[in-house]
Amino acid sequence: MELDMRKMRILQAIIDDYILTATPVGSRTISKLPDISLSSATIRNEMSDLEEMGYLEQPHTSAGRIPSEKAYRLYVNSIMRQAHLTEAEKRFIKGCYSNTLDELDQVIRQTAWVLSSMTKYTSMVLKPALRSVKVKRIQLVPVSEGRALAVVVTDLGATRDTIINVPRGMDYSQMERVSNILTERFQGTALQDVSARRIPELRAALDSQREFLDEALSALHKSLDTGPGGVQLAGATNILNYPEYNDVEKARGFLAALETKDMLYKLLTEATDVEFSIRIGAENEDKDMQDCSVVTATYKVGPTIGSLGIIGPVRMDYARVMALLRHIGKSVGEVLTSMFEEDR
Amino acid sequence: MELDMRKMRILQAIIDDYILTATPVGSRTISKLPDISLSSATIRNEMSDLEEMGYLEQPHTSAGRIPSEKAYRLYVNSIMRQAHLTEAEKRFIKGCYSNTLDELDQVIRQTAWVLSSMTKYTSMVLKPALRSVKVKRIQLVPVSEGRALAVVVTDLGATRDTIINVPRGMDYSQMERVSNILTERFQGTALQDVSARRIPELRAALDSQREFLDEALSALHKSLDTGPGGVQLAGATNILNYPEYNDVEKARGFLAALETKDMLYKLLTEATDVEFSIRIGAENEDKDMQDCSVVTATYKVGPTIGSLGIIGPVRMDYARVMALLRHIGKSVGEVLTSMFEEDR
DNA sequence: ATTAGCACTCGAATCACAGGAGTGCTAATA
DNA sequence: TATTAGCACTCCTGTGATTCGAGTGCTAAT
Repeated sequence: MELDMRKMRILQAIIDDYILTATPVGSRTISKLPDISLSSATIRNEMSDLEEMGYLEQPHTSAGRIPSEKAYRLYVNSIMRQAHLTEAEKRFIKGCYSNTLDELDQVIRQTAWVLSSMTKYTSMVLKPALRSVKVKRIQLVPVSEGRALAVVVTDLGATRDTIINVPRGMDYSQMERVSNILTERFQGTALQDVSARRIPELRAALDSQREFLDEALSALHKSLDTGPGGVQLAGATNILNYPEYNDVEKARGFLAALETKDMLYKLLTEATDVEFSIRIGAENEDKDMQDCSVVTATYKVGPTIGSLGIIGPVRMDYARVMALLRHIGKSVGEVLTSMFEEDR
Repeated sequence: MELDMRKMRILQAIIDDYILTATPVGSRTISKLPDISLSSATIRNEMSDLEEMGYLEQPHTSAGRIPSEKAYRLYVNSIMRQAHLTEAEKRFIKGCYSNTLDELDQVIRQTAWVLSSMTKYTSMVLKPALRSVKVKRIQLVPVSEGRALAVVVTDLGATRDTIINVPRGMDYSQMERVSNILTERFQGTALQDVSARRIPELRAALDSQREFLDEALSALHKSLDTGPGGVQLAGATNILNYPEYNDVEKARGFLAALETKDMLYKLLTEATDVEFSIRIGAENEDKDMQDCSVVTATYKVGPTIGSLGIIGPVRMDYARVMALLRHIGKSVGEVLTSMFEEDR
């Protein structure tokens, strides 16, 4: 049996209807569609074939059919056509970024909010990675005896600062000297390439403070990865709007999984090499996500990338979600890029 | 009719049972208790009185009684006796702080986790306010043309740093000079007392940079309040464990209210003058919280205070919750205090 | 003042039953 | 040969009706 054009169209019609209604679709519903002029009996035969081929499932004998995950996969890969946002929607998105948003965190939060309110799904946004950002200045500030705050200023503004241990007895002027040496040495270097070991002359210059320096730089590297803390979540409770999660037990599992952001971080960082990543139902590794679909996309801030995505029921309007991710991703990228450019 | 000793004991028994079972309690259940030797008929009469007095309610004619909010209020004010934690529980709490927790945020997060996992309710912890902390050092770090990062180092480690606008053309050495003047001037001053206006000599010294300084200090003040961002939440989905929230609609309302932390912040900061604040059901101002009880407490880090609390069903084990808040509050206070003392 | 006894109430669970949406199969049709 | 009308069949859903039992309130006895 082969998946001819007609079967495709019928399958698409079923998926479209099911996405809208969340109830099993019957043959009559399809036969009544204006662009399909076949009797319900014919549709029934085709549906029967599609079920045999694994694209449809029957909750019980006398119910309609619902698309299988295999069907959604086919839909996403082959059937679906690129959706476009209305002008009003584009304006709305633009409007969301017009206010005074002057901090990275604010922009990320706003993005997550826009995404979840436009999709009505749960959204997540990951801050851009800072690895390839160039160092502008490194400054040590004494905090207390034996401790200092290392502030690294980059092209994109300040990175997270880190408290490090310094040799006891190191005073302010010494720190000043170290700060200057470090700045001079690393100015213009990408954060990921900052390493004391590679630079013998630096080791010599700082000699006595060598170990401390190693510690400082490793702390710095650790703080490079935004980590799960860099994930901004929004609309977690949107999932409760969908009949799939009317069951409190299921909802709990899902929401509990969101509470620790490790999994979201993994989802967002796993696929940064492609524009879109779509994981449908059981394709998700995480058990609590196996009746969801996760769609993620990347956005660019200059040379660095961040990612954003949504989590919703498998029965999801993939085309629209992708259009939104594309557009919002572009927007947030532009906003952040210009925000940082203006700094220079 | 008066609330005599016997009525009190019966009411307490009803509340205790209802807290445990969440089902209306009947007269027989009470009469069977070992320390109450009365027939069910007698209990029925007393229950009828208690209902008339407003302490009990009947879901329907032939069901048992459930305590009214007025009853819980009475319970909390007069009947309840202080509970104590077991040694094992105390050890558990201690154990939770034994690991290497070297950052304020980590400690706060851990505290929220402990609190929610021991109570099985939703917990929230607010970072200590920084108002009365003493300044140790103020440092401006250039970020880009016209912008600088103001880092304030205090007794308790670094405060949040803020990006401020500086006069164009201000170079590194000038900033250095300003930093030194500010540090010298404000060292040992409480953050809340830092203000350029009050110090004429400073204005003179900095003269040309005066406006910029005002801006810097006002930004600083704004960052003093931890704000809603200083609230750490944990166990939000615990509420789904309770039959009161088996209804998805109700659960959604509750969880959505938690998503923006403004309300939590208000709850935690409203009552910092007393050791405990207990708001039962309708006593809460916020609509979404009116079938919950909120219990908050304060903890001390040296002279500054923070607060922590839990949100759960009205049917809550108040005595245990208060014991836990007291103990965990003491623990987190000690941990943070010693953490910062060690810094000196 | 307490309690045994009893009629009464009302929700929860169970069951039977009708209604209806939808299927699958067969035979007729173009 | 592909399509379709017709029809029996399946099985879910909603609705009453019925039963069951926990619990109450009242009265009369202790």
